[in-house]
Amino acid sequence: MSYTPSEIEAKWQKQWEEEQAFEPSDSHTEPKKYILSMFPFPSGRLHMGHVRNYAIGDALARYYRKQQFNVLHPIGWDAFGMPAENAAIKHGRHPKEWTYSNIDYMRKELNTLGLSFSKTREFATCDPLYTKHEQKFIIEMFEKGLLYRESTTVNWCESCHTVLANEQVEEGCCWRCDNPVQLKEMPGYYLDIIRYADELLEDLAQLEGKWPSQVITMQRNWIGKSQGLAFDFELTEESKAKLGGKFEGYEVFTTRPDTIYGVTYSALAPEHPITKYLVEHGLLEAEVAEKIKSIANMSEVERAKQDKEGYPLGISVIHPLTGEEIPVWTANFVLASYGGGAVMAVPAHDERDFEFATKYGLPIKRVIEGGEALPYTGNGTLIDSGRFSCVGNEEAKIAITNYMEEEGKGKGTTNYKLRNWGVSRQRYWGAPIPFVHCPNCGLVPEKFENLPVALPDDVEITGEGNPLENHPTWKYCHCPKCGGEAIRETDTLDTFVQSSWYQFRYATNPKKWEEVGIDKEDADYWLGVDQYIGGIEHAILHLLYARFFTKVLRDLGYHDVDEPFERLLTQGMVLKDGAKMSKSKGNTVDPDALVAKYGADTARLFILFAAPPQKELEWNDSAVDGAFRFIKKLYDRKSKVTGNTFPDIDHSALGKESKLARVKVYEALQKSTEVYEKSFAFNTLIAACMEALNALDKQDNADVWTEGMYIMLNLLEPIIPHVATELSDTLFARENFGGKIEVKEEVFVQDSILYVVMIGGKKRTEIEVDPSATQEEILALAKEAGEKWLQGMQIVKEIVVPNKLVNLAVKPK
RNA sequence: GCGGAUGUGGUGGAAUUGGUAGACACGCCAGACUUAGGAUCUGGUGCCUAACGGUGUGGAGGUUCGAGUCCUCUCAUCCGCACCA
Repeated sequence: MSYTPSEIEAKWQKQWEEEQAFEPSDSHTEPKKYILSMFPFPSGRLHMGHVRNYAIGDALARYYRKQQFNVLHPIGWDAFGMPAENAAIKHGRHPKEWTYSNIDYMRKELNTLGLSFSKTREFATCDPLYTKHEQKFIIEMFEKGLLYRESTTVNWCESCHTVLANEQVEEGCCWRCDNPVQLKEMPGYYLDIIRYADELLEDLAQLEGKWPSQVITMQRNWIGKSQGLAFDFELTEESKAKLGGKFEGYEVFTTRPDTIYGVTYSALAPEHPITKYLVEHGLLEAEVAEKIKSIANMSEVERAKQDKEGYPLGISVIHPLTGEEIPVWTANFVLASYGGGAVMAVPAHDERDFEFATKYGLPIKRVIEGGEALPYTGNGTLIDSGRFSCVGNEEAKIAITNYMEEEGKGKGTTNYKLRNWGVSRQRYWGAPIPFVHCPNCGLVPEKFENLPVALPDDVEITGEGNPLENHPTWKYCHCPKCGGEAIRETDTLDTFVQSSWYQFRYATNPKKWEEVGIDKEDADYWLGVDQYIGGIEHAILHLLYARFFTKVLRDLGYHDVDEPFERLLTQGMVLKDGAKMSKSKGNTVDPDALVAKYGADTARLFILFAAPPQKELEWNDSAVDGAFRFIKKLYDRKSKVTGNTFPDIDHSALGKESKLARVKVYEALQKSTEVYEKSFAFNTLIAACMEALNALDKQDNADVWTEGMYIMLNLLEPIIPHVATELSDTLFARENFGGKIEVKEEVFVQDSILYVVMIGGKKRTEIEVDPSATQEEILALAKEAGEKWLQGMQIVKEIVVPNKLVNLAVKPK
């Protein structure tokens, strides 16, 4: 009977469903593996990137299940977000209906791939039950001061009508729709991720070697820790008077306290309160005030593209060490969001300060020796730096910081590039932020017993404004504290909040889902995730947020886990014609069509064979044919199997070809452990199985065939589960799936060993040597075989690499 | 500019970690069978050469008996961050 994937796959998928074959055990005593592929957004259809992601995860889950581990391999839906609202705007479908019907469709698609997911732990993040617990966490974070509301300058995407977190701005544009982001002053909710910055940074060390170094580096840079000195510049009396006595001075931050004697001016961001005061009170020339306003309206990205630009503010500060008067400017390169929006400028030793000083003719004072030209940013000895002259600058950094601290003039400070996470979104399809604005009590969290604060179903989504804000009744409520009339918060949570704790939700036994968000005992047993698999695009966003949430929830007492994802594999993209598959480019391959034509096993085999998982995968239709051919061949060879169990073979009695076939089979077996547990180079394991099958084909010993198939089906089951299970079931009643198969070392013992003979570093010939031959005997054979190349030569060195080669180093006589 | 990677046949990719470069697969070439097919099977296939042989892992050096692998320099491509004081 020929290979018919549709029948075989339907049969086993049905059986797995009936047997509930992939549910983890509730027992917490067995060794466990938690294998997690990033959950999908229910966009409507599966794409090849999904297939790759889940094929990798499923292979690992099935492998460990076969090794008798208690395996958690769950799936769910990252279900809130803009696309659902866009569907509502475009096609008039309700986001909820759109989302859940997409989930139904995609679940079927996943089923046809034969993925071994737990069915009982599936959920969508838009399920009210999930929202309920998430809102509780949010309130607890508020109570700990980790969540706060503040009005500040935010990134605003006009096309999505919502605020974006810093991490969601890519090159000044919205991560989702790619429209330029504007700056806007508005209130929002923030999570104090900076409080965890140090731990997030330090714990990256634990992930070294287990996460791709690239991701670790990206996170490190994103957190951007730097140490330096913060000190106050005091305004001159005259300047204080000019500012109406509202300001005494301002704080600046520097990582180069060693250059403090080189300060020749100071610069403020256009948004700095002092700059603002001067502009608003007409203390600057009208023209200058206009220029400053126009800079303030530009995004950081726009500003970065401009030339350095600035204006003197007509005020001065006093140098804390020299007492000199320092002029104060405003400049477009000073960022409001970092270091307080004010800097000391040392043009001699900072490129930006130098460029600015040169443009505006400001003085430049060298205080560090070294280099010929200015600016000089390297190390050297201090000069013209008062009592610190003649000190090396690294030493001076510490000395000056200490001195400033002793004098009460400043303090050593740590700064981060990381900004607090803005989590409020002015959209409908998200988890409502569970707070109430009460005219008497202020911002009040909803009572736990009233959670979830659910979304209203009757909503009009037009794309204009915030649908919850515009809803006729939903926001009117009573204050949970005083009972008076109040207004419900209409912002919803960033969808990244949901994906920050879903790994704990899966781990929690579904029987407890109503009652608790995370069960501590379950969480501590299952987490961290032993292997997490997903795209590199989440290197910062999701992976940083999830790490942060893990630490916060730990500190709220929900579990004892420090890091959510023990090991991370970032899969490469699936390309066609050298470009990422996308509808707009018209270069997509539809997984459904692929499965319909070849079956799921072929799809999975090809995708794991075509490239190592970390690399980009170039789609190739005819290579898919090749994968299909291999499965057909494997299926066809079931007729070669005569026994129904692991055979006993007398290796020495076998012919040469049969011996070689066994070597190939056992090499594949050896390789499998390393591949499944360490390297994930499935392509090499599949190649080894192909070699083994080719070698088996060259011989005809029925026992060797039986043994070969017994082992190969075991190795391939995680990759091509349907056909492997079908064959294993028919041939061996699935006995060969029972556990690890032992490697028989005797197979690798050879009758004779092939040595390569190299002369002068070049391969010249080969010799067959008896395994018991001594080094002298091997050398003698090699010299005899290589005689032709040794003529007129003198051997200067003889090297024998056991079981491999002989190298005779020569020189002319 | 800073940081991280990657460079191997016509293509995707191997190489037990310093030991026969190109496994496996795709493609291509030749042949077999034939119910003529986008099926199956057999053989070949890095490059130069009629052959002997030479040469070959982006490039140039170096270490070594031996280098795709280690060291130095260099080029190219991709990705991330980007005025962070």
